[in-house]
Amino acid sequence: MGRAIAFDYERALEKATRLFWKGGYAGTSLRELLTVIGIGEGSFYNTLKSKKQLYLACVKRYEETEGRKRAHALMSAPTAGEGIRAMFGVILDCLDDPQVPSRLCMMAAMAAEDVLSEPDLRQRVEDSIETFHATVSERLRQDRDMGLLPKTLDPQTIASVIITYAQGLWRMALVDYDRPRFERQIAAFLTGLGL
Amino acid sequence: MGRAIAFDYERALEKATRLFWKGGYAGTSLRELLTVIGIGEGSFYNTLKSKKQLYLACVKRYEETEGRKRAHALMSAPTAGEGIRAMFGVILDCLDDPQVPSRLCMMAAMAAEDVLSEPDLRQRVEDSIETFHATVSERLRQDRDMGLLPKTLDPQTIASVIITYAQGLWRMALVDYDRPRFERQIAAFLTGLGL
DNA sequence: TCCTATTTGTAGTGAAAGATACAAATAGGA
DNA sequence: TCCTATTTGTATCTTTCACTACAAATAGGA
Repeated sequence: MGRAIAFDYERALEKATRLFWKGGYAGTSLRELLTVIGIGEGSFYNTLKSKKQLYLACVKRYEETEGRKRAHALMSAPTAGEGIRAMFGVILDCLDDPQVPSRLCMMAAMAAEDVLSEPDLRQRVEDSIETFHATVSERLRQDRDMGLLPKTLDPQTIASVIITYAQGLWRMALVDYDRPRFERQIAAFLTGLGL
Repeated sequence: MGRAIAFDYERALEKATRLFWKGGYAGTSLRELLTVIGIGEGSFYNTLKSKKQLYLACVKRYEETEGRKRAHALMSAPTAGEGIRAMFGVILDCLDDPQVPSRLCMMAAMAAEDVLSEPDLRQRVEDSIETFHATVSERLRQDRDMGLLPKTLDPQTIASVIITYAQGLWRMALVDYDRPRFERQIAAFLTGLGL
């Protein structure tokens, strides 16, 4: 009963995600969202609830697609070292892809003042970072326990170093990106960590 | 001849810097600036020219004070390794300082969409990053040429790794800061690089 | 003292932000 | 077919944004 929805919810989420990915949270206006999705304020607030709710839904969607790619590259390789190398490979491929809307993954874009100043959005950022950290940490622990990495290695700490460096990479790419130079510094970084 | 300026320009710059440092460029409104500085629109546009011009002046001021601190820590230590450790020490002290307005240095805050989308501001960011990179790189080269670091070490690449990691550190601190944990990961990072 | 250059305070500009009010349109169930 | 629930489009709201217009105030120079 009641009138049927006239637009594709999933497609709307997809288009909104690209917009947020490109311009950030505060940097994307409701007008832009409405125009790109192709709906009016009525439909927007009726179905998508609010800008904040939509952003949250987009982040969820993003992590279930892009995030899973990186997690897969990390976990499916034979060793942690190769997994982490593969993960950075996925990041570089993403930076090179002209289809990708920004040289900043959404997780990195979320670590910004405008997002962190809204309590419920901040919680989402903290959760995302925690999940990322846990994934990398677990992969390192597996290899260490199998004797592929030194017993003294602290998975938690090394995982922190890796995700911190990844955060920095995205930011630096935003300012000035050059693939060969990035490949060189990633190689130097991972070699240093003994991976 | 003409009426004299009634407010302290340097103090205004200082207060504005703290505001921009805390809230970012787009995140700081003209109203906030006026209130904190304690002047009206008339004085603002007459002396400080515009929000953009003021931001540029604040960045310059910031680099001449905060930036120099880090550069000094880096250059005055006996070795590059100790210098870089000292530099990260300065960063952590800054993160701990309750007086400091944000857990993000202004250089890191500048690497954001809202700043980079304005061509003249973007240029400033690129210049700042370049200067930082050149400083670290030069310090590494000195030590390598003196035989304190392996001949095979590429100062440019290692400097890139270091400033990228520093960028990431600021971002991570913005989300969740804990000094002991940060000290541990910085130690692991630098040990890995052989510094 | 008068003139002129400059600063200062007040008021107001137009644009854009996110969100809302509400009637018209449209679906299924009785 | 009528009723009711839901969506949709339009118009509008309030707030805030960076910025400007302009007259009143205030300094030094003649």
